Amino acid sequence: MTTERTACGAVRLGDAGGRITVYGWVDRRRDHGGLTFIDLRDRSGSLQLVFNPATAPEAHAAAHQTRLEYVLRAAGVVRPREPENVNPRLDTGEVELHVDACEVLAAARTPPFAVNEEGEVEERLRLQYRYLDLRRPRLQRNLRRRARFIAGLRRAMDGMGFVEIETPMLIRATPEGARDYLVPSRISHGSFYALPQSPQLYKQLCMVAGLDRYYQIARCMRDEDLRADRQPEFTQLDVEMSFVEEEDVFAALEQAISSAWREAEFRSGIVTPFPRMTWHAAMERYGVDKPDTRFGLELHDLTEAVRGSGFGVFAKAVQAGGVVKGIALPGGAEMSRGEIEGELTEVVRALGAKGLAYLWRRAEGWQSGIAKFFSDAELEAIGGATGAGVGDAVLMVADRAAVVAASLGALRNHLGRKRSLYDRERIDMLWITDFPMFERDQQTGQLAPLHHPFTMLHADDVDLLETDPLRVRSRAYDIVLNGREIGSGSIRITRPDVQERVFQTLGIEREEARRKFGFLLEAFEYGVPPHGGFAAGIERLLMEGMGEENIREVIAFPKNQQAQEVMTGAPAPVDDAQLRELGLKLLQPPPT
RNA sequence: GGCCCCGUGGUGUAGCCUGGCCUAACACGCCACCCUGUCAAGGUGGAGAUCGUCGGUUCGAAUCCGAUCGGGGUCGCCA
Repeated sequence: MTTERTACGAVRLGDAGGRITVYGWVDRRRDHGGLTFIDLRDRSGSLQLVFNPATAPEAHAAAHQTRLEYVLRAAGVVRPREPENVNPRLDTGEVELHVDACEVLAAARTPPFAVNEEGEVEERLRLQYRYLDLRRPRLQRNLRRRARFIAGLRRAMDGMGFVEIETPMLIRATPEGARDYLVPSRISHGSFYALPQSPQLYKQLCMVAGLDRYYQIARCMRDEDLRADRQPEFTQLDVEMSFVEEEDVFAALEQAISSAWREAEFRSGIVTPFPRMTWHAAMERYGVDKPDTRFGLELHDLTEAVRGSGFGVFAKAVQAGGVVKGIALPGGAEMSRGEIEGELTEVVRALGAKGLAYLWRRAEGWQSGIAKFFSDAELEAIGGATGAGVGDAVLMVADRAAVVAASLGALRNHLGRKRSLYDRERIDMLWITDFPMFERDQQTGQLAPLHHPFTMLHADDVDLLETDPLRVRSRAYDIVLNGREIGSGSIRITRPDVQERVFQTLGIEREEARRKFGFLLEAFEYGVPPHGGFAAGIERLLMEGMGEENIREVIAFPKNQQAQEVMTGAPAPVDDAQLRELGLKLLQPPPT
């Protein structure tokens, strides 16, 4: 039966006179009592069907019974439309199908929201009836482009000689990193598998195995709270390469992403190579390690300019070893006091700043409640450092360096978005390099790896390991796209002595390291090639490529903010019998 | 766990700040009838919401207050 099927959206003037059969859903219906029109929709588009009671009474009667979203089979002859009836907005607008045989293959209840329109619908409803939401044009388009993008990635990786390898989904729990999703073992009661947060260890073992160039379109699971760009399960382009340095990894990723980007016909062009920026420069200039470089509004250091100022808040912060930074907001002199002290101050407070200081630079001079605390020379220095001109405002935060960076960085992003300071179509990819190897954990005060403990150190910094570990730079790198972290990678440690010293710096005992990562360390004793790699979050690339602001728009069956899949109702309680078989007992009965 | 926003027929919104004219409005959808060139078809008529839930204030609550539930965003978290 389907051998004679013609795609609705593919019918053209050249098909006129021919007899075809189409299958699809009723997208719209225009019933004139006599003559009836149905726009029939399938994956390829839609086609106008004409039902004439005079020439095909049976088909017309069937059409009269149909409602939106009914599934039909319709056969008839393609006719050109009269010139005055051509619909230029439709790909198939020059033709129509005069139906003489029509069969209703499935009736449909009135859908809970309009399938044939793009309008906003409450998120919960969309997820509950995801199969209907997926029928709508936006997600149809997004999922097809997702498939093309991933196909493009595979084509590119294959073309560069990478081997696609599937790594296990049931793996050993890893002590560090994100919270694991656990799977109880039926055969070994009391033991658990974890679902992979990433195939990290396996891909490094693939390098030991001599596979040389590994990649995978890898599913990853992390049991952490959700965000607009974060789902508990997501997909990565996971890559690992032997005998390489940073530039080799960069080139491979640039090639894969840019060619897939073109194949999927994502917005704007991507320029390769992607620009590079050190972590230090990103923090200094933008306050964040994932700068949105589509607009200026950079942070400027004012610590020296205000060191001796009469403004107590600044002076005290500097005395305590803190810093003062500011951004010049073009046109900011027009902003009201309420706007700055309300909305903008909220933004910096949320990131830990105690307040937001500001100065308007107007034709009459520097103004605001705090202007009187600064000398003319100091005001001049502030203007010089920030580049603020007449009509601008300078927005400043004084605090510990980390708080200043985070709060002004957030303020910068807020202003960029709110005041539309950038071209929405623009695509800014960049590499962030030279990350610090370690950071101080805020809660425990312990040193922790910023990337992971197998990240190679910068050769120049090895000797700082024991003396000043926080200054040690690693050979880790990120890709940032329009202010969003797309993925990260590193050149790995393959020398046992260096790995040993990193573990020691982290306070991981030899015995503990053996227990946690023994298989990897042992593998490295059998001839490990120097290697490095990368993992790129595919959904985040898709979001930017399609101009979507939420990750759910590029995933077929996403979860809500409570990590529930509301259509099927996962997660859900299980039978006692199922628990018993796994050797499990709940501390509390599940809520009913 | 903290903070912010949202919740009104099937869908999307208005009304809420400033309580009473709300017997809750509009568009789409739905149902019936009319209609042979529409394509967001048109016309006529109709059904459908006690305003998320509970409690309070008040003569009177969609509207004010409190609690709670649900959804979204965000900070923490995400090696």
